[in-house]
Amino acid sequence: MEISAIKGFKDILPRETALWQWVEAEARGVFNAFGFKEIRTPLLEKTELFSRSIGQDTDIVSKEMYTLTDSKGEGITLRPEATSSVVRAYIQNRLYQDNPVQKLYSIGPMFRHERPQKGRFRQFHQINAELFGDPGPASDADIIIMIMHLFNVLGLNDVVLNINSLGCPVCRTVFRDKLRAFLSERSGRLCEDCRRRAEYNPLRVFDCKVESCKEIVSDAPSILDFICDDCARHFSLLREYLDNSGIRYVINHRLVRGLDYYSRTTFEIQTDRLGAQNAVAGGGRYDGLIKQLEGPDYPAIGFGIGFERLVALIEDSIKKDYNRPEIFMAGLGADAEKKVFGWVTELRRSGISAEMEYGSKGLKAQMKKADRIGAKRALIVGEDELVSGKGILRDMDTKDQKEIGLDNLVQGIINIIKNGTGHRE
RNA sequence: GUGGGUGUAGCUCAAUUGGCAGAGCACUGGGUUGUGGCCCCAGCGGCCGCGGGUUCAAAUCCCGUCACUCACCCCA
Repeated sequence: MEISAIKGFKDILPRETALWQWVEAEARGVFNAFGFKEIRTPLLEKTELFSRSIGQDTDIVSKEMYTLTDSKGEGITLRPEATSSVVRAYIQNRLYQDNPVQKLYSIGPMFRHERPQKGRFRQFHQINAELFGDPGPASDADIIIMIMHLFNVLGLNDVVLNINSLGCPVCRTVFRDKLRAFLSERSGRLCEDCRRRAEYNPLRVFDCKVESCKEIVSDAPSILDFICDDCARHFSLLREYLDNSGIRYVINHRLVRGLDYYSRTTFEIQTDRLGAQNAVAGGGRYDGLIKQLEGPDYPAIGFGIGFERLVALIEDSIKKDYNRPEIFMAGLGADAEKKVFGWVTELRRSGISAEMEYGSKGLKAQMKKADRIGAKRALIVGEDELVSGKGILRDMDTKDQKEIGLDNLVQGIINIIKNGTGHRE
């Protein structure tokens, strides 16, 4: 039996990696402009880190983690999200001693043992950013403006930013009780799942896709009517910053995030192009988490972008040629083939992507290959050209051909490419 | 964990009532001895997911199983 990858784990193939690299480079560029530095944390952490930060009762911790026991009997877990690890690193390395305000980003794989479907995998990748140490709404705005700018740079203008406030631990509790009471009065008309949710996490009922539950929820109290004065002021200042920066958003008072540690601002970037998955990115404020993990009492806010989901949206909307070889060199006859091999090697050492045919082939076959790999130009050199000292340089897009001297050929080709005579983007 | 759909060539998919396993694309070669994309011809390529059963005969019917996929739950 042929060995295949594990369920929910995917190869990112050569035809996709150029796009991944482009997305990653754009993200790094945007983050750098906003003053964020990269941090790389381990993929494995002590299980306790996640159960204490994400929340014991969340689905992620209770049934989706890849957990194993090391030889000393300690539970270790493949990270299901990035924030916990970054917070741990912030505390452990005393990064706040330098400056409590730390702006960090990271890119890498996460692992959750869920049933795979469209836009959902067991190993998936996230682009994460965290801003530690600042409590004000300007930080919230900063991080939201940054992520929206990135989407803009990537050409994604049809996504919708949803924002909400979950309040602080104090006012959220008031609302939670209110909502629980509202739901229990109507529990007879709720679906089975929601009756359970109404007890342990009533906010989750907002996410239910059953029609009857949606109807009930549409009349439910809004958290925005219950948040305390401080939380309300924070939220309205955030909106002011966003408005002044030209950020478009919708206020979604039913937006709930799945992790326990969120407080106040939460946001999600949604799309209808990902099947049942509507979020391509999500984040929010988690002011209590650093202290909860025995660090200093500093606030924080961050987000995660689903890399696969992001790439899927881009693949859908723009087509772009990546990695076209600058030149294909066709040699005819043993002498020319040897020459071509040398030139190709020299060009590659100069950083120019050059290709050739390895076996002896006719010119037609070589031209066909040049076309198939998308070479921008082709050089043709046979016996006649070796004698005359002039090769034929063909532009594969325009079919223009001209002679090019074989003495100092490599420098000549480099000059042509650098001068933009060829077709560059 | 639960439900639906699909498993046939590298890819996308056909195969009538159970009767020789096919097409398009891709790949290789040729038509054109030195010029790519279009056209024509030929070639290469199959455990019909796997195991069992029914039958003279199974890709096709039955049972089981596995995989993929979409959806639920939940999330990026």
